[in-house]
Order: sequence, then C-alpha cells, then structure tokens
Amino acid sequence: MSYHTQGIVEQLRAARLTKGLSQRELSSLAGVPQAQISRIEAGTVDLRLSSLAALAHALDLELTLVPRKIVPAVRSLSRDALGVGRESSGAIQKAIQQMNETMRGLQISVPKLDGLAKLQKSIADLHRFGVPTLDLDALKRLQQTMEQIKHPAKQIAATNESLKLLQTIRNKVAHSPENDTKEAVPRPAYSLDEEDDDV
Amino acid sequence: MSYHTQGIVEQLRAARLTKGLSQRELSSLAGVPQAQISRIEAGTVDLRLSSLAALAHALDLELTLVPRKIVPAVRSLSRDALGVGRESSGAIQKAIQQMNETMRGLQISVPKLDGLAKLQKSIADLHRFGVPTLDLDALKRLQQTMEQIKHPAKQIAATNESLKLLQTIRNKVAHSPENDTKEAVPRPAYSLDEEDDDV
DNA sequence: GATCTTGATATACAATACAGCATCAAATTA
DNA sequence: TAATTTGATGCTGTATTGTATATCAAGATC
Repeated sequence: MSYHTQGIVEQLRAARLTKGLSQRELSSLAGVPQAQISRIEAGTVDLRLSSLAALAHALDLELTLVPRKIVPAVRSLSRDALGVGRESSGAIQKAIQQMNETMRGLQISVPKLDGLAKLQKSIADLHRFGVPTLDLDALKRLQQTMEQIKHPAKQIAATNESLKLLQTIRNKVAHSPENDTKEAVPRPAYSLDEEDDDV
Repeated sequence: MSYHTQGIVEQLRAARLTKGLSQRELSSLAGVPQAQISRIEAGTVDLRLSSLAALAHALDLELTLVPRKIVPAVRSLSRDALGVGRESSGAIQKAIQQMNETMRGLQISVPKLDGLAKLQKSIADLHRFGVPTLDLDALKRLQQTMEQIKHPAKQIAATNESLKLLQTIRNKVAHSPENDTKEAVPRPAYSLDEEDDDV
C-alpha cells in the first residue's frame, strides 16, 4: 500500500466505524462484498475505483480531486462538517443509548445504590456534548464497567469506577480543541463533583 | 464506468491537458504506463486506487474523501485555485513559447515584412495576460496562421490574419469575467490599432 | 509531392491481482 | 452451551496491468 492510498483506506474505515456499521452492513449498503471490505481495510489489496466510489457513496462521502494548495482548507471543512454534532455519529449514539438502557436496568434492580442517581444524570447528559468529540473507546469501557454493577459483589467499586471514567470523559471533551472553538458543551451546567481528573 | 468515477477520470484528463502534458510525459511523471493512461482516459478500465493516486499526485492533485455536505464548497475552492493564474497553465505557456520561436524565425527570414514588428511586440506581451484566461484553441489557431507566413505566397494575408486573431484574443481577455475582478491586463498599454474586433 | 521522421495515442497479448462466493474462527449474547 | 454476529481466509474467474507494438497525424526534407 503506497502513498496516500493508505489515508483513503483509513478514512473509509473510520467513517464506517463512526457510523456504527459492521462490514456486512456496509457491504449491503454499498454492494461490495464483505470479504472485499475486510481486505481493503486490512490494506492487503489495491482496490478499484468503482469499489472505492461505491463505499464512499454508501458512507455519505464523495471522492474528489482537489489541487494540492487547497488540501488544508478542504480538510478543515471536512472536520467541521464531520465534527460538530447534528448527524451524531451512529456508533457513539448507539453506545450512549446502550448505557441508558443499562441504567434503566440498574435503577430497577438496585435503585438505592449510592451514586446511581448521579451516574444516571451524567449519562443522560452525555448526548449534549458534541457527540463526535466523545471517545468511543472510553464510552465502551464505561459501558463495561457499568455492566459490572450488576454483580452484587462489585456494586460499590464498579459504581465509583464508572463515575471516575465518566468524569474523565467529561474532562476530555471540555479540553478537546474542537470544542474550544465551537459551541462546546451547549446548555446545561454539569453537576458532577470532583473536578480533579484531567487528561 | 459507473457513477462518479467518470467525473474523476474526466478531471484527470482535464488536468493533464491543462498542464500541457502528453500521456507519455505524464506516464514518466506518475510511473503509470502510457497505455494505462490511454485506457483510463478512454473510460474502458476500472482503474486501481494506486494508479489513481499516482496520477493525481503527478498532476498536483490530491484524492480526498469529503462529506457530501461540503462538496459544493470544495468544488468552489477548487475552481478558484485552478482558475486564476500564478501556476500558469503549461499548455498555454508552451503555446506562447512556440509562437515566440516562430517569431524569431520570421524575423530572420522576412525581417522587413510589413506588420511583423507589431505582431512580434503583441505576442511578446501575451504572457502579461492572466495566462489561464487565454483561450488555448485560439492560440493554436494563431500559431498555425503564423506558420503560414513562412510561405512566400501567403505572407501578407497570413500576417494580417495573425494580427486579427491576436486582436480577437486580446479583446476576449479584456472582457473575460475572471480578469474583471482581478488585476487584469497588468502593466503595459497595447499598441495594436484597429480596436474594432470584439467577442 | 512523396517519403521519412517525430510525437501522440491506441491496441495485442501474457501475467498478475482483484472481486466474488463459500467457509471459518472468534467474539458476543442469550 | 447454543446461537448470532463480526471479521478473516482459500479458491476461482475475470479484469487490470505491463510490455511491446501498431496506428495516426503533423512536419521536415528532398
């Protein structure tokens, strides 16, 4: 895999993940076999233009040839368009949704657990962040930690850990460059105590 | 050839021609066989990403994936960057260069031909126009007409025809929208008489 | 005017690589 | 554990690629 082709491939994969699509889902959307997508993302093939265009189209992207001089401007525009919310990245939306569901379960099973209400409130507010600025991996770790609250033996530890992770995520967003320049953290004030964690 | 792939291919060809490159020249620049370029431009192949990227790179273009939403903005930027001068389109530069060479030949063979000095001066000034605003086809017609001055029987007629064509070109540039907004026809005043021809 | 370069693009054919289909292992969920 | 989902791999046909050559136009030379 040469030159810039790598960047294109990475962009494709990133776009797919951001939209929360599996290779198979994208496959049926783009009409490109899943096996092909696998090899493309693995970087083991030199894909054809038709495949590239089909995948891009399915991902709401367009393949364009731009003069070198304006590449930075285009990248900037792209970041803006992809960056701040509106069409809130599917994977992250899914993650938040899943966490809300987990919260509902917890509120039924262990409604009086200490810190649960605080956790619930913070999670419910997550979507107010510029969604795409959230760290998907961090969200997944948080989700896993929250799952552990279900185990009676780990309830307290897992709850505290969840609050800590959530705080980390919040702080990351607050300091993300994208949110500095835009309308970061729109409306409500956040009521999480312990503003100590950082980066 | 499907969808948008066609547009990409057309852009490649247009870029090559604008730069005044032959398929073979581009071939050596991009490391892609000339035969391949021929088939690509003919639209008979579904080229691979590596070839596409190599060609684009050789043409000072970059392949980018942009969100659908900003495609119009990107196209606009691209037009601006390609449109107004600086990196003076190679094909037109070559054409002007060729005409100057032809002029040198004429000044040796028929130095006292009526109108030749005027023609020479005007041609030497051509490069002062916003180069990309010049009409390449018109320049080529002018070049061909000038070649005919070499034939003794046509000297006078061809010279007059050349002056006329040149005047047409000059007028076109003066009225072109791009030069209205920019620094059109920079320094010197033009000394061609007969300001009658237009559009 | 005929022929010979010179330059540009198109085609022929062999080899390589991709695309497609089926299958598989691994991870996740119930 | 069974079931479902996700991503990876082997195999085969077909398309692109690469090399070499052919076609074609324009200019030069005689």
